[in-house]
Amino acid sequence: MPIYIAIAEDNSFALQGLKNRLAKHPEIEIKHTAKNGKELLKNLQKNHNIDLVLMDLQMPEMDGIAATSAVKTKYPQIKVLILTTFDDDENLFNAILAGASGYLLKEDNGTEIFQAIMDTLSGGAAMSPVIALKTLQLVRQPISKEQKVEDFGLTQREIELLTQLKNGLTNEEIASNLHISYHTVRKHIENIYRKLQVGNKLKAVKKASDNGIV
Amino acid sequence: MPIYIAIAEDNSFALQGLKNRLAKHPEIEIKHTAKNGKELLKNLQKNHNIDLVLMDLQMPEMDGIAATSAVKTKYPQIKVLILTTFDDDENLFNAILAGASGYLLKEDNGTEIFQAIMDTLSGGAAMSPVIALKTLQLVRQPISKEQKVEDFGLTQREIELLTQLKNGLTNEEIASNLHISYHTVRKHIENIYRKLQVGNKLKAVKKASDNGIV
DNA sequence: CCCAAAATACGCGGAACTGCGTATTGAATA
DNA sequence: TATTCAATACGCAGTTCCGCGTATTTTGGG
Repeated sequence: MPIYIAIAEDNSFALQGLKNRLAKHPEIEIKHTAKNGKELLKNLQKNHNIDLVLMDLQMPEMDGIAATSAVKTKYPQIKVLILTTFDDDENLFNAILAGASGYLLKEDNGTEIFQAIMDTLSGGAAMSPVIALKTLQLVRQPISKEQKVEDFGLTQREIELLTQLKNGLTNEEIASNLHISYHTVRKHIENIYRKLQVGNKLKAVKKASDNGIV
Repeated sequence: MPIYIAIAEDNSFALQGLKNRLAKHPEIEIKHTAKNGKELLKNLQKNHNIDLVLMDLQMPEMDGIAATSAVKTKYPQIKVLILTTFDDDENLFNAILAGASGYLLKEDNGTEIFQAIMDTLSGGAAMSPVIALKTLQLVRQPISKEQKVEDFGLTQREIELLTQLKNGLTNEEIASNLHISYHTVRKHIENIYRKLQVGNKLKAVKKASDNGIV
């Protein structure tokens, strides 16, 4: 069975080098490439029958961290391998939080990259030894990350509603809990959806949770 | 230049297997072996001209965690590679804190173990893909004590479904992502509901989340 | 090789949710 | 005072979800 991958890399020279190294492994099939995160997402919209994305970190328009977040949210089954020259702690930490399954150095050779792809698709994670060491250090001394990125203009009542949603209560149950009508619950939820730019309860809870609101 | 290593492993069968696998690499020289942490420390007292220790976790008298701490305290220059079997999140975390430089699965072959030793001595860290994944999870969710209370007998596929659910994807979207029919998605979700004793997506995600499953 | 479990697939009827209107009341505030 | 906004309330049409059957194929152990 072929392995379908996508690549996001703004440097055409690096992209070509990557393609060349992967060319030795015929089971790898590059379905599409993109010059930035936005383009990658557009490509995935057309074809998300992709096993794994090789992702550069430094890209214009939308960088690798943001793109990784977006991919893992929309297509959680797709694995993301970060591929970068820089191995600074900040990026590493953010990439891990964004949901990357591995973190490779661009200097790694074709065999190592191929092995990393296989390891990742077998349900593991892959990282270059240098990265692995930094990851261990992260576990030993975690970077404390301040949150509350945005509150989306939610009111106290709406946050209260979100809290109820989080626990999986139905609209009926929430109405009963808060002593308001089913219709009012509905309206609150509509307002929440509009403010959070989502369209169902799961997405609302996830977004609120990601932003430290509930 | 030969590489001097020591081994701590209580199971003589596993120890012999390890020796056999390393025999293919003549630059590796096993200076001494021990059946537990105490014995290892005694050996090191006699001869600590050792580059690296291969350390089992489960040992009588003094286990691998305690031994790792002791070694790193007394001989900080000596690298420690943990040899672990499989499902052992608690120990993994403690071993990292104790100062281990890498984590291998006992089932890894000689080449992988040799590569791990070389990577470690080159100033990096080494870990099997399965371990790397668990380490990433540790970074994402540091030190949650009451983790994995119960797994409810969920299958890997069902956990994958839960991951998709968590992000608020509709059944239709999930079907598309996983390349299965809408009906199959429904059936998986029914099975998840039964196992988790819930009746809607939010409750399922919450329960799974509370139990460290997703 | 056989069995049990897991993964896959389909349909029906009813329940719950969602989008889009409309509307009233009270509190804050410009 | 006029206006804005939050909170409350209602209905309809359409979508999605849920519970309950049934059934076939694949897979992992014994």
